[in-house]
Parts: sequence; structure tokens; C-alpha cells
Amino acid sequence: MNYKCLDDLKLFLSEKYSGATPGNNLEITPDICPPEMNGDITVNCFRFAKIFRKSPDEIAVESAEFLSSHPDVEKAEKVKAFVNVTLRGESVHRDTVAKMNEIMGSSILPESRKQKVLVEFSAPNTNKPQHLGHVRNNTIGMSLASLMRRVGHDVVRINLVNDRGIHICKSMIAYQRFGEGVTPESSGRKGDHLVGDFYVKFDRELRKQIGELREKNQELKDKTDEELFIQTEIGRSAQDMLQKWESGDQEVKSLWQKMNGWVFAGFAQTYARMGIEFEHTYLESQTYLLGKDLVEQGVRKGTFFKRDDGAVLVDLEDVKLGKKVLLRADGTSVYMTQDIGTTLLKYRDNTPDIQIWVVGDEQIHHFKTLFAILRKMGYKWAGNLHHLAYGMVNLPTGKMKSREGTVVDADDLFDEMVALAKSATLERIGEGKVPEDIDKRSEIIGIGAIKFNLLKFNPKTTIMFDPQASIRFEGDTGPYVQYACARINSIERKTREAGLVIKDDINWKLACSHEEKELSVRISQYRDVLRQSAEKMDCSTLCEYLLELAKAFNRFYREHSVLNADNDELKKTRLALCCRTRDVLADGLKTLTIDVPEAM
RNA sequence: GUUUCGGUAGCUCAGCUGGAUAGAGCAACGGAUUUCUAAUCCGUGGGUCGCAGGUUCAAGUCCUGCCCGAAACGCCA
Repeated sequence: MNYKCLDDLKLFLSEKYSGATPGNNLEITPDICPPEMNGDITVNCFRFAKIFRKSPDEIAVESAEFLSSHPDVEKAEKVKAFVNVTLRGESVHRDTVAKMNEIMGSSILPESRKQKVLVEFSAPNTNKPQHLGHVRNNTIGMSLASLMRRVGHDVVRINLVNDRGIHICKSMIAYQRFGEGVTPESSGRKGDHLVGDFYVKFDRELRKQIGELREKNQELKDKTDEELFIQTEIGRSAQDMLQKWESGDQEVKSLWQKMNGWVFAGFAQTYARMGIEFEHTYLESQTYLLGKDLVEQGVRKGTFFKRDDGAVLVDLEDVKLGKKVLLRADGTSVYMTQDIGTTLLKYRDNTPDIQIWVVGDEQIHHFKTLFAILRKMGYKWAGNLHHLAYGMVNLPTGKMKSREGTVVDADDLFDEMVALAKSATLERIGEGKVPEDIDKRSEIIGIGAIKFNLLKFNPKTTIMFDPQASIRFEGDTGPYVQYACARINSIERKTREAGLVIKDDINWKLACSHEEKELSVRISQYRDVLRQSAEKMDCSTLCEYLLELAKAFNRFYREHSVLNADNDELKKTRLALCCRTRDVLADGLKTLTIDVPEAM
């Protein structure tokens, strides 16, 4: 947002130092004045000093003098090389919240910078239910897509489901042996959980067999579990089943289809609860053979080379990534081969400008290699591929390990948080008057709390998720922001009941307190925050901003009353300021795919 | 061994292209409610920004080296 007095200052300085080149995009983005200083906004003169090649102090003196006599300015104080400006209430609001459409609308990028963006995320395996780690992935992916869309990009959300492979065969084998024909319907168990139960059963049996092997054969004592897998009876069965699946065995395929169906139904529920949607869902069972042709073509073109034993490799020594196998000696493909294939498939289906993968940071090397290979293959769009690597989620007790039963299940987590939101609400409003929409409300608050709690951290950091701490709805949380909205909704409701209607009669001059001005200044930062977050592909910037804005509102709320203001004119002005604040908060939360309850 | 990412208050984390006396939440302690929702607000204490050099008028931020932690470096996905 542009403040008139700063635009004028810009002109004044440019003219005064006309010998120097001001640069055509000299933009003064003011900072919020620190609380211990006196003022609304701060101008940092070090930045001018670089542009005009004058001493910061001199510029600060000139700027303070100029601003002091500006009609919009109440007071301008030079402190070192900063000028702290106290603006007249009227002018702050005139340059900010009075142009609300501009603030909300101008965050949309110009046509020339809009792009078609593919965001791939989630990518679950169909052998077990989703856990907290998936929830972080889903949340980051969904919110990133939403953020990109918010600033004007054309976004396509993609899920690539790993619906085949040895892991599914493990669940299938265990089901054949221990399942006794149980179904989600007969057991009342959610499909993905039911299948997951058998995955656990498989693992238990496998470890039993590995233990027996080690006991009987002393020479196997030092072998790892992975090395012994294929030597166990049950491990071999799973491997055999995978081969049968690949050769199209009818019986195996139909069991596979049945169990995957259960899992998909379960995932659909989990996704729906999180508000997660995709434009395209690719299935690995349909794409896992892709890439082979491309690799063979690459051999003919000389991009890749064949080793003596027939395996195909790519040489990436020039980019310090060594050599990488793309086809085994027996002609079968590896993970990388598939990813080359699916990347191309996604490109052909959607012709995007950018492709983004939301995948854990343990795969940084894999994607670096993938991108290098695609560049080597000569695709010019390969320069616009981006791996959004996010860190793992740890618990206070350490890492999540499925074997040790320390995973936090997604559905359980949702239930728990929603239940807590419900009891917190009931505790506050009293059991006597349970609102009709209590369940809907609790859902919005509980799920919102989880999402916000995952988004407020920089994606690349490994985070500690403390279930005990996350159940609180105080402090830097999603509900804190939602609560500010709910308070404003309540004010709006009550003013409406009192017959107060805003027309064109807002008198911004009246809202001249520091708290009111601060709200306006912060609201005006929204555009830059959105753009910056999108640019960095980092929703935590937006979270941080929403917390600050909500905090500024709560300070205002404590100091100034809307309903009990001295006169109607002031009431309407404050109400308008509140509603604009709410609109930004709600828009921000919506951008993070977090809903706002009408009341809390 | 090589590469990547981290190391900031008791705990969990912010800190944008270097700029004011390094911030927030939680926890601890002390206050605020005849007032629009106390899921709130105000205050106090709490720091050698891993260590050591360097660049700069100015370094948590940039450069170099070292220490600690995590991950990757597969013909697993």
C-alpha cells in the first residue's frame, strides 16, 4: 500500500538529490513502528542512503523535516537513521482500509506473471491408514495450492497414489491367512484401518519367523531383517504374490482390488474431513511401467549408456551426482525410471509452467537427481521443477515408529481435537445453552487448530508435535485467529440488531487512536504478505501475519468499545474497521484452507 | 568420507533482500472482568543468537574453519 506522505517524500528526495539516480522502482515499504518508539510507521533511511549515496543521517534529517510539515503527518521524529512517523488518523485510513478492494484484489498477480502450477502432494500408500506425517504433507500441499491460486496462478492439484507394490502384498497375505473373510461392513472398521491391521499382523508374523530363522541358523545371526526377509516363508509369499500381481493373476488382482477399494473409501473420508481435493489422481498401478521407453530412447540418443551386464545408467558426474541406474540388468525399472515417466505424463496431461512436489526432505537427493536427468534429456521445462521438501514430524517421545506403535493416527487425532474443541466450547458457554451447530463448530475449530499448528512452522524444519500442547487453544494457534473473527461477527450481529447500518457515512477521522491506526496499517500489509508467502512457497509467513493482525485486533478490542462508543458515527467507523479486519483474517484462513466458525 | 538442512529464552519456534536496545507463544510470577465473548488483555523475570576468525559505518543475518544434531548419498519406494 502506498502512503501519500511517503510518495511525496520519495518525490522530494528524488528531486533534491536529482544528481543521483533514484532507480525507477524506488519503493518505500514502511515498517510498523516498534512499540517502545513513538509513532505509527517507521521509515528506514539506510535504504535511501544506498540509493542516493548520501549519509543516512543527512537523509533522516531531511526526511523528518519534510514529513513534519506534511499535512498527513502529526509528528515525525528522527531517531538515529530512522524517522518515526505519527500519522493523522484520517490519512492512515484513507491510504489503507478505505481502499479495501485494492488491498484484497491487488494481491492477484498481473497476467504476465500468472503461471500454470502443478502441485503434487499426499501420495499415500494403500496399505495402512494415514498418520500425522501425512497430515503435515496434506496440509502443506493443500494450503500451498490454495495460496498459489489466491495470488492468481492456475493450479492443478495432483495425487499419485502408491497402490501397488510389496507393501500392499504384505497386507494381502496377512488378510488371506488371518482375515477370515472380514470386511469393513462386517467389522465396522474403517477400510484403511482394517487393511492396516493386517499390515501390522504381517509384520508381527514376519518378525516371529525372522527370530526363528536366526535361532536355528547361527550363521544368519548378523544379517539384517531386510536381508532375511526373502528367506522367511511369509516374506517369500509376499514376493510371490507381487510377481503374480505383475503377471496379472486373476485371484490376486481381485483381492487387491477389493482391499484397495476399502482403503480408498477410508482415505476419501479422511480427505473430506481435511477439505482435501485433487483435480487428478494418478494410480501407480497404471503408471509404474512408464519411463522405460524414455530410458531406452535415451540410450539410442546417447543420453544414457549401457553397462556390460545390460543395465542402463546415466552419468551425472558433471553435476556431482555420480552415476544412477535407470534400468536393472534384467530390464526392470527402478523408482527413478517411474518418476521420469510420471513427470512426463503429468507434463503432457497438463502442460504446466511449474511442477511442485510436496515430499519429505529425505528425498531431496532423489529429486535433485530426477531434475538433473530431465535436464540432461533436454526438456527445457526441467528448469521449472521444484521439490518442496518438508521436515519430519517428531513427538516428544522421539520419532514416530509404526513398529513401536508410536504413530499418531490421523483420524484419531482429528477426533481427539474436535472433541476437545467441543468440551472447551461447552465449558465456556455453560451446559445450559448448547448451540445447535456445536458439532459443526467444533469440527471447524479442531481441524483448524491442527492445520494451523502444522502450517505455522517453516516447512523445512523438523517439527516437534506435542499432542498435549496442541490440544490447547490459546496463544499462537488457529483458534486464536478464529476467535478474533468470532468476536467481530458478534459485534456485527449486535450492531445490526441495534439497527446500526453502515452506508457511506464512515468518518475515518474519528478512529485516531494508536490501536485503530495500527489495525489499518497491518491490514494494508496483507497484499505483500500473500505475495511473499506465495513467492517463498511458505504458508508460515501468512500464519505469522494473521497472528499479528489478530493480536492487534484483541488489543484494540480491550481498549475501545464499538457498541458503547460515544456516538453512532464513531460506532459505525469502528464497526467498519472491525469488519475489514475480519475480512482479512477470514480471507487469510481460507487461503490456508481453514474455516471460520460463525461463533465460538 | 561427501552433500543437504538445522543449532536463537527452561520448552516450541519467528526473525524478509545485513540496520534501532534480538522477538512471540508456552511454562513461572504479578495484575485487569458492573464494559461488544477472559479461547482475551497488560506487566515482570528469563539470551555470550553452537564456537572462533573475517568482511562492513553496522552481522542472528554474508564469507571461512571447527563443534553438535538430523537426513541423504541403493539395481528400496
